[in-house]
Amino acid sequence: MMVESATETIRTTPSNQNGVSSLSSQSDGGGREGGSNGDTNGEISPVDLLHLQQQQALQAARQFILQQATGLNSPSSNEIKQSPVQVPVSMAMMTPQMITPQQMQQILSPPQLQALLQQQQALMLQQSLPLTFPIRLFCCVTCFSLSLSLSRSQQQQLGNKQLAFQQQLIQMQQLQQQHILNLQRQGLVNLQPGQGAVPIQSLHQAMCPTDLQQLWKDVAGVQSTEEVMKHEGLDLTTNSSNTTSYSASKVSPQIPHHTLPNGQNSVSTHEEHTASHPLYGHGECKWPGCEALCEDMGQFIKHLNSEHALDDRSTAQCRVQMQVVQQLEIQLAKESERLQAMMAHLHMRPSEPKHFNQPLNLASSMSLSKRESEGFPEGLPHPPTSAATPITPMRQGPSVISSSSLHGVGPIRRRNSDKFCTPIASELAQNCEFYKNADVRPPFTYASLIRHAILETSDRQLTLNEIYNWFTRMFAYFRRNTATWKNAVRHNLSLHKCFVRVENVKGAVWTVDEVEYQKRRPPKMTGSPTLVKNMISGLGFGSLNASYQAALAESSLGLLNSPTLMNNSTGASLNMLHIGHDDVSSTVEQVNSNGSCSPGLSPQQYGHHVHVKEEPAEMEEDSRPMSLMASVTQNLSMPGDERDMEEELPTEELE
DNA sequence: TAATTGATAAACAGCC
DNA sequence: TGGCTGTTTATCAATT
Repeated sequence: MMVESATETIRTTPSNQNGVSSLSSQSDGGGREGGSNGDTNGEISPVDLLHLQQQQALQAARQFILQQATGLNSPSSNEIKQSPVQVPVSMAMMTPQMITPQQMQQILSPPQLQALLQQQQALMLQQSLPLTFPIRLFCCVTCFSLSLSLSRSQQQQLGNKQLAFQQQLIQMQQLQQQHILNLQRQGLVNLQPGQGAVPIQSLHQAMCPTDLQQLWKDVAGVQSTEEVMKHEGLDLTTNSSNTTSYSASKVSPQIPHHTLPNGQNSVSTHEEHTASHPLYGHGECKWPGCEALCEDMGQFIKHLNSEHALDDRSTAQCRVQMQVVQQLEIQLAKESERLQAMMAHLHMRPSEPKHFNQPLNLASSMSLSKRESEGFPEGLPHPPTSAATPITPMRQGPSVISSSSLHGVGPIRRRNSDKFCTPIASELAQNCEFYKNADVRPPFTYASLIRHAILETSDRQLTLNEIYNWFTRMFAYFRRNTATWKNAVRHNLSLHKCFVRVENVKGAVWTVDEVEYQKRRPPKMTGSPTLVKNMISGLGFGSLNASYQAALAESSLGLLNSPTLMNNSTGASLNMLHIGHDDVSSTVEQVNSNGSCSPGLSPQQYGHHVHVKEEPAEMEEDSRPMSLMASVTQNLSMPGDERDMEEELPTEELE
C-alpha cells in the first residue's frame, strides 16, 4: 500500500503555506509526475478528480502517519512548524480509502493536518490536472481558511481545535463535491468524452463568477477571504467576470457567451469592466512583479492572457499574494489592537468628556459589515466610541485623513478641515492629550496650527522657535521629521500674508492678521442658502456615514472611529451655520472654549488682543482696506507689505 | 479642465 | 563655518 519508494519529495515548510518556492523549484521535475492523471485523454469527471484528490490527501496522510510510526520523521507540532517536512509526492498509486478523514483527523493533530493539507495543496498545484483553475483556487482558499481557522483555534482548547478542524475538513469535502455536482447539474461543467484537458476558458465560463464566489464563500468561511481576493486581484465578483469575458471574447470567440444564472450576460460584465482592471493601471500591468507596459486595455488583456495565464507560476504568485495579504491583515490587526489600547489609555480617563468613555472598537472598523453589525446603525451617527482623533475633517468627506497621514508618511491634504469646519481650538482642547501622546498628524493645516499657536499666547505673538516648540509640545507627530515640518512652518509664515513678522528688540516675532486669515478663505458659507443647505445635507447622518465609510475605506487603519465625529462635527458645523465664516476654528472657540489647550477667545478677541511687544520703527504705509479690527488692533509695521500690496486684489474679495 | 490651495522640497541669502 | 531664519520657487496632489 505504502509507496515508500515514492521518490519525489517536496520540501515545504508548514509555516509557509504556499510553498511557492518549492513549487517553482519543482515545477519542472517530479511535480509533473502525476500529470498523467490529467494529461491523458481518458474521460475524467470532476467527481473523479475530487476523489482523486481526496485519495491523494489520504495517501499523503498515510505516508505521514507511517513516517511518524516508524520514527523516521516524527516531528512534534513545533517541529512541524519549524522544520521542513518531507512529503512523498508519488500519487500515481491511488489506493482505496482505507482511512477516513475523520480517522485521519483523530490520529493527526491539527498542526499535522495543516501541514498535511499544505503538502497536499502543493501536490495538487503541481499536477496540472484539468479543471485546475477552480480546483486550485479551491485548494488555495481551503488551505488558507484552514490555516486561519487553525490560527484561531490554537487559542482554544485542543478539543475545540480538532473538532473545528474536523468539521471544516468535512465541510470542505462536502462543498467540494456539492459544487461540482451542482455545476454538472447545471450543465456548466460539461466534460465531453475525450476532453480530458478542459480549456481554461471553458472553465472560466463554466463557473460563473457567482458560483466561484459562492465557492469561495462556502469553503473559506472566513470573512476576510473576499477581501483577500480583492486585494490580490482575484475578486470573483469582478475579476473573474473580467477574466471570463475577456477570455471568452478574445481567446475563445467561438464559445457563445455564457448567460449567468441571474440573467446577466458576461458580455455586459465585460463591457462594464473594459475601462478598468484591477491589475491594470497607469499603463502597466499590476501583476506582482510584472510591471509590463501596456498601452491600452486590449494590449493588457493580451498580456494578461499570455504572460499570466493559468499555470503553476501564476497560481503560485497568486498564493504568494494571498500570503502577503494575510500577513498584512495580521499586522493590521496587531496595530489596530495597539492603537485601541492607546486610545483607551488616552481617552478613558474619568476627567475626559463623557462621550470619550465609549469603548473604541477598532477591530470593528476594519470591516464595514462587522462594524454595522456591532452597533453602527445604518444611516445614523455612530455612537461615540472614542476620541480617536482627527475625525473632524471627516465631516466634509473622505480623504482628509489618509492612511499616509496617519502614519505620517507622505503629504497630507487637509483643505477641508481647514476651510470648512475644523474647530481647531475645540478639537485641540478636547484631544489635547491625545495629540500630545499619539503620533498622529493633526488634521489641520500648518497655517491653522501656526495661527492657533500664536493666538494661544497671551500677547498673540511668537518667535519662530516658540512656534516650533509649540508644535513639538502639542503634537507628538511633530517631534520627528523636524526638518520637513519646520520648513513648512517657515514656508507658511512667509507665504501667508496673514502671518505678520514683527521686528522686536529681542528678534522677530510672528503675529496673526486675523483679517487676512479670514480673508484667505472663501466666504461661501455666508448668505448662501445653497451652500448652507449643502452643508446641512452634508451633515446629514447618511451622508456623513457615507463619508465616514469612504474615509475608512481610504484609511488602511480604521482608527477614525471616533465619538467626536458626530458630537463635535454636528455642533461645530451647526455653529457654522449661523456664523458667516467658514472657519469654525474661529466660531467654535466662542462656544467651546473651556479646553485647557485653548485660550477661549474668539477671533475677534484674538484680533483685539493682538499686541506687539514693541512698536516697529517704520509705520504701516499701505493703504489697503483694513477692517475695523485690524485697523484698531494692528498698528503694525509690515515688512512684508509687498506681498499684501500685490496680492490685495479684488479677485480675492470676489471669491 | 482649469484654478485654487496646501504640503513638501529645495535653493538661496542674511544674520548670529 | 555652521546653524538658524526668512524668502522664494517649483512640484505634486486634492479640491473646487
